[in-house]
Amino acid sequence: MPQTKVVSLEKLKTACKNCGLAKLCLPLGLENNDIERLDAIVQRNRPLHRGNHIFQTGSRFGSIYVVKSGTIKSYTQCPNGTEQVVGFHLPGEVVGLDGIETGKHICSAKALETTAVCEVPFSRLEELTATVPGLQHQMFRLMSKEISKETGLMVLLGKSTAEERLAAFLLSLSVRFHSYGFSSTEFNLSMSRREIGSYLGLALETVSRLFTHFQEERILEVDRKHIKILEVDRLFQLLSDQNGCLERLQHPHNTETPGQ
Amino acid sequence: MPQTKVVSLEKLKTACKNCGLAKLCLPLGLENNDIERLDAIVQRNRPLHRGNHIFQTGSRFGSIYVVKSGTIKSYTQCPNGTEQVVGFHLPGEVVGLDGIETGKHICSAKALETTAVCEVPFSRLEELTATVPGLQHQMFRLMSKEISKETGLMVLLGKSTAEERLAAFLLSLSVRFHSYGFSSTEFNLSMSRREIGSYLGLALETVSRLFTHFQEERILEVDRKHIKILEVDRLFQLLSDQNGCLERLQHPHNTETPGQ
DNA sequence: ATGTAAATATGATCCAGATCAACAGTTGTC
DNA sequence: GACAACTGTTGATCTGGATCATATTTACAT
Repeated sequence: MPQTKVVSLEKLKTACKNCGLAKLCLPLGLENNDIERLDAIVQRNRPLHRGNHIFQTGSRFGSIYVVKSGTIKSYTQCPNGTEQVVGFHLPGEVVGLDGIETGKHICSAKALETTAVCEVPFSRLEELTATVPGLQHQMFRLMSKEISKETGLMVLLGKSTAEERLAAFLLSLSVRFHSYGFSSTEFNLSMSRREIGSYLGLALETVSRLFTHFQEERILEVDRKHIKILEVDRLFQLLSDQNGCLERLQHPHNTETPGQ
Repeated sequence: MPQTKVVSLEKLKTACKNCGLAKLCLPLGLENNDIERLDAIVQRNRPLHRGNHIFQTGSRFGSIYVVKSGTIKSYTQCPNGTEQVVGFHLPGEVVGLDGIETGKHICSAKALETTAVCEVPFSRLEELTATVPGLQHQMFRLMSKEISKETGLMVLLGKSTAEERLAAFLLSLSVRFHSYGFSSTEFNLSMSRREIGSYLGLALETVSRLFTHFQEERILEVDRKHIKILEVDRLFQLLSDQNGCLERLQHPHNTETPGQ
């Protein structure tokens, strides 16, 4: 029976209403009917391989993308060759909202590992949001969340020490993996030390040393890309000492609110 | 004719279609008809005095606000008393988008000087955007711009030197004042050195020294809060040396694109 | 397998900018 | 108009993290 093959093929094409990410992607229950209309415009392309781009700086904006599995890195390339990472996007998270304003992307986005994304053509989405008020509200919330997230990162980059930055980063990953249904204490990093450093405004050597340091302190167990958080509390403590405000800012999406 | 008097009184209550900021606030021509519907829900309250809050961290989100004149500072308060500035909002710019997601504001916003804002109740705005597709698109653009702006700031905070940060800050102000119809080369700062420092992730002493330094270099003339830019090119140069990508990121709103 | 490039770890040194300190100019207040 | 409370300038010192340098491990291509 070709059953297996069919199932594995179908996995990629799960309708929104059966998608494990629906609660992240569509946090507030839309009518079944509406979900189906959204479903109809979503394009499910074949998975991206490590290094494949979804879009590049300056390219025409046409769609937004929801990560289904894997990791997307968004970054800008400076003329001198160095790159600046501006975001890591995990399953359930959206990429490409930056392009709406000007119609061109202001950064590039590429897969850090084998990654599946749903592509949502924006003009079709707009037609839909215009007629489905619940969906429009969802979009506003989504974009607001993105703004809040970046505000939190600004605070982190503005005043925190290297130690606080890495602690915040690890906690953020932990929370996000957890909400995707994975372990919050044990996971693999899909990004390099250099990429983490770029994102956090640190040198890769500093990131490497901090991992060693956290390991010596028995806060983490680190084996290259594999991370095991031994003491979440100590990580939180590192933040709250100076930056109580960060907890709130870093994970505003954590507190599910019974919608507006 | 009592023209003069009427005009000055009316200034505060100018209908959107006569507002000098319309091109910033409503960048793409809406139908006259639609503008009037928007106009009908806008609340024009009395001006705020220096120090007055529009909203505070944790307060219920109900409206977004457009600055008509003056300056709004948004910031977070850390438990240890220090504050972190997360944005300065000049005329034509919007404040409060952070609250949409959770229904509560994640930062506080206060006037740095006498400031007039238009209050737009969000639920009424949503009703309107649902029926006026052009306005919905405008809102998406607006929020996308906010995301892009913050991405640019992240890049700035992530890897730039103190000199580059202040140069970028001054250029950003210059561009924004210009688009509001003021001089792009001579203006008064409404924020203190400490607030600039907080925003840029620098100590206030560093900001002060940099102003002195730029003055010695004949790039600026500085007299306390009064700034005169003598050589814009040198400021741009400071950025483009290392961070060509910043120019693009810092002023994505600068390049007016012909619709959609 | 084997060579080559990329990613990590770790030590040694250096420096941009923070912090500490003292002072001067400004603003507000009673 | 005098006192207090900010705000800004400038100097001296200190330090967290960048940078430079090297070795080791891993990943990939042939």
